Amino acid sequence: MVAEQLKLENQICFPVYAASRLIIRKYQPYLEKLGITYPQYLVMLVLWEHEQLPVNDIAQKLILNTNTVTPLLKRMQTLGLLKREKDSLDERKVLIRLTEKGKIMQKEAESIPQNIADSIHCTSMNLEDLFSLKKQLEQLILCYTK
Amino acid sequence: MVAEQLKLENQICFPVYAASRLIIRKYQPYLEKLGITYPQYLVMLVLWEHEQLPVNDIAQKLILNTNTVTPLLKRMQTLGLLKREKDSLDERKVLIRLTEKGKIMQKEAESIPQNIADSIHCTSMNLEDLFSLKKQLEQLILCYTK
DNA sequence: TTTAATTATATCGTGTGCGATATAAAAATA
DNA sequence: TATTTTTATATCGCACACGATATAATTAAA
Repeated sequence: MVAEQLKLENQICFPVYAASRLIIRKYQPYLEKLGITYPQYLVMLVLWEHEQLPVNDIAQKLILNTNTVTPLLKRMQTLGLLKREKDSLDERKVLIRLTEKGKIMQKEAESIPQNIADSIHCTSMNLEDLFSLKKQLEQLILCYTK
Repeated sequence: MVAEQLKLENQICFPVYAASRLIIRKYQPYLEKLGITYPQYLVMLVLWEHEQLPVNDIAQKLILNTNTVTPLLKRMQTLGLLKREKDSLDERKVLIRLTEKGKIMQKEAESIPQNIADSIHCTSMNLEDLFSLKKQLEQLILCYTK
């Protein structure tokens, strides 16, 4: 006999985990055209909003450890998307800023959010539901980060 | 100027991705005591419910590819948690079933869900909210898997 | 009944994600 | 000022995830 609380269908953790991977899969065809991965896309979103940021600030915004972000940024530098240079005011910090190629990519990415939204051909889930879901997840993240 | 739809805070994708990793982090101290990882825990949940399953059925239940599940199961076999044997009726299939050690672990895992639930010391999020969130995520998963 | 197509699993390569640890620079303290 | 502590980034090792591909067994079709 399986304890009720140990059934897969009764876990809150699994739907979050599965939904995360499924959403990333939805993004892939669009990101493939830009030649970047999903975490790289998140870094681009941050850098399109901020002219210049140290590694740690990017990691905090994405709730990632720096030992994940450092190699991620290095791969993006290899792709020619961004530059890394020491902060002259604090030599510990490495400042990240987009290259021209990185800035130009924003134009190509502008249509992605709408494309993703349109790709949900699901009568039982509309944009309002998505917004409410987003709000609830942000609550959960607040609980889990403090 | 950043297009509104490209701001990190306006993405539905990011909260799901971040919440998934944060939840997994919450599980880690408990799973560490059992000597398993989070994806391995999910496999255990499936096998505590099903005496015997082919690799593909486990992959489908967890919405994972078999090229993720095969090495995962091999590591779990090395840990002595499960056995792998060919299906005599269909030699393509590999049937997975728990060892005694794997079955015994269920007892130790029984308290985990309650511990996780208790660990949310967040006044703005109760169990009812979590249940509603789970239902909405399951809707999203339905949309994204069909 | 050969041959072709499908199915189930496995292998390989690349990119995360993170715990543990290292290193250098800055800040705090004795 | 010398020493200790903290902060910012990087390195290493391991376990996922998954696209692409390979292989063997089964099924479908010619």
